[in-house]
Amino acid sequence: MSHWLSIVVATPAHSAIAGPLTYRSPSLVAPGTLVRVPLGKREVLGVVWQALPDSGGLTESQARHVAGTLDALPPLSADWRALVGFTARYYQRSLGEVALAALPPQLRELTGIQLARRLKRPVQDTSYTPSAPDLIALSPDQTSAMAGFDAETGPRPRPALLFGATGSGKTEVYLRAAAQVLAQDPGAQVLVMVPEINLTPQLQARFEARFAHLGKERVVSLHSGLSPAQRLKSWLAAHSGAARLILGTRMAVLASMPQLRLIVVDEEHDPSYKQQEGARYSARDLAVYRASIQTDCRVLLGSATPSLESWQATISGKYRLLKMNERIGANAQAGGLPAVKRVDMNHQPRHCVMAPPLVKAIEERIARSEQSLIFLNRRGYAPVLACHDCGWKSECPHCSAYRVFHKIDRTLRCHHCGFTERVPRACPSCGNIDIAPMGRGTERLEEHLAELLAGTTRPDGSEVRIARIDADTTRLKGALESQLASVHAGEVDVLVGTQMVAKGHDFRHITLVAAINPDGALFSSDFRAPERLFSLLMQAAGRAGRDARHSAASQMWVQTFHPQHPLFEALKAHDYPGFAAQQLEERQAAGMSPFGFSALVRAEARTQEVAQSFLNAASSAALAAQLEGHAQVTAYPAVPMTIQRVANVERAQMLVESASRAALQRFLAAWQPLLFETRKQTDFKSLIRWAIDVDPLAI
DNA sequence: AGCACGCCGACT
DNA sequence: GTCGGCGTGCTC
Repeated sequence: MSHWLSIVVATPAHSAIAGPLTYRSPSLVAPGTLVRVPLGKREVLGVVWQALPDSGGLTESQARHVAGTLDALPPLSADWRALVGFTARYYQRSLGEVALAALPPQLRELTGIQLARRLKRPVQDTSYTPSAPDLIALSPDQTSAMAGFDAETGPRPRPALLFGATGSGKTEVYLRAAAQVLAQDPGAQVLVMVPEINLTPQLQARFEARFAHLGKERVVSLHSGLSPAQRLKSWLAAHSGAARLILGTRMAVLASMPQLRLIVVDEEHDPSYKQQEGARYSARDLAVYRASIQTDCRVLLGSATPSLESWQATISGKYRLLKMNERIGANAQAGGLPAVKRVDMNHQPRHCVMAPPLVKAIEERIARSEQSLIFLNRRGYAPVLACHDCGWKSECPHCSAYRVFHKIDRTLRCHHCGFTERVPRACPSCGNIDIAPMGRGTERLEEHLAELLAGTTRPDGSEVRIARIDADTTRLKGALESQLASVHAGEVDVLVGTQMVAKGHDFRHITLVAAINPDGALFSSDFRAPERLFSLLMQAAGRAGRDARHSAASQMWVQTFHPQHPLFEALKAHDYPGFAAQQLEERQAAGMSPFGFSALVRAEARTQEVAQSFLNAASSAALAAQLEGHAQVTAYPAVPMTIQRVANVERAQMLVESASRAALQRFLAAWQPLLFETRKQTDFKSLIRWAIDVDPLAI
């Protein structure tokens, strides 16, 4: 007599075996148990989803036997399975794909015995004793935020959004909230999520120090930068409950944390919370969902510039708003935020990169031994190299994009496919020697600044020191840390960088931040571009004058051809609520998120024609089939993606919209099998792949 | 997704 | 004569 089990394995959503598979087992195995099962010629890791009453139509010979059970590991909880189930359903992926992606990769290679050996670790005392940092007085803002966070009790606490400027001390509120939860319940676990870029060893050290009293190895981190062994170790600690505080990036939201009582999502607006491949989930949204299904679990989102989705939720009452107004230790004016100065580029010398008044302001800082940060969101020397004679431009032969000129090694590099070549001596098309860079990136800006400031000296008479930080200068491991350290040590007067430096780094001696060319985002076709720009500029401004001694004199400069633009008006007033109100009004009028819901279906093929016609055919099929929810759903014709071709693959996408999230969900679920069927038609044999992106960040 | 099987070009 | 290219098909 054998038992029938429904088991999920890592099969993609668009395969014939997307659903759970049926296996036989001599004994009954609890749902959530990890097992090894034969699949074709190999043996793979699977998760028991449920026990089945019968074979479900499969004959004895069709269903194979479970090969082994990893029973040294406690089964994954029903809550975890519910979370995985929701994620798979909502983001239109297979259960197995989501479930297996949420497990540490090394688990797939371990046998039951190896695992059992690893799990033989002594469990330490978890009793809690408050440590010194908890006794430090909070600011009035922090106190009221904490009180607000505690105010909501009851079985279904709403998510809270902690809204406070850079430097207002949000992190201390997270720490207190975490400490409180951990103190109340000796088994409780807390998940603190940060954007990719913010998860630094320093941050981890800060959390470890604060929670050192919990005992060693009670604070673990979970992110893609860990070695496979470290990741397994952290995951096992979270799963067993030994880890009390889990600090991680978006992947951590799907980790097994049976005693999870609080999830903190720092910088909740950050785009890196949206996974950009595989199951394209939003870790922030899943955090909110997870807390809603997990017993007695709360969520604390935090940001200086919340996502419009979260902000709208505080207006509708779905989330609670906790406000922090002042920067700690700041001067009274403008809450200690730097003064925003807009430079009208219409009134500056033509084609100038840096307005003379800005250069003058930088020189003044140098004279006072203060630092300046110049921010340009484009790396490389020049975005394009062009021939003035024949009009040749440095296009990538494999992508529909220009290759960027990197002067340092005299290369043309495609930022999409990585294709790199040495810069030709003459125009490859007409032989003209006179090929020139067009536009500018950080590399050229650094060079330009060196020329502009050539005559300027520091108070001690030495030369001005200019440094650049971007993806190119920080490629090597540890390079970012050492470059930041040199800025902190005051070895740099002017720092040039991309958004990399605008985020998360605390520069005490910077009193001037300048955005050189932010106008692009004002008129972008991407409806989220203004939101991102505002957030980025606010964050960049937050870099300036965090040191109370300087904050009165700190300035944020914005060079623009549209100084009257409402976005800059709001920035000048440090008025996020005003900016949000204006954006939300536009979004509402256009039926866009958070007032409408969307999904993208992307297709890749050798030719644009195949990619598009596949999507259009699938859309026609959906219309013909009168799919569930279709009456409330609009599917637009397929269009080429913004960057149409990457690495010789043509890409197209189709936008699907609805005012109802539920209708969109029903439609997508019903559409998935049709897309799969359409794919089988002979016309679309050459299609490389297709995928659905629910709640896409960019359209 | 893996991993087979399967049928056509440059090599020991 | 084989090694290996990746096209097509299957996996409870």
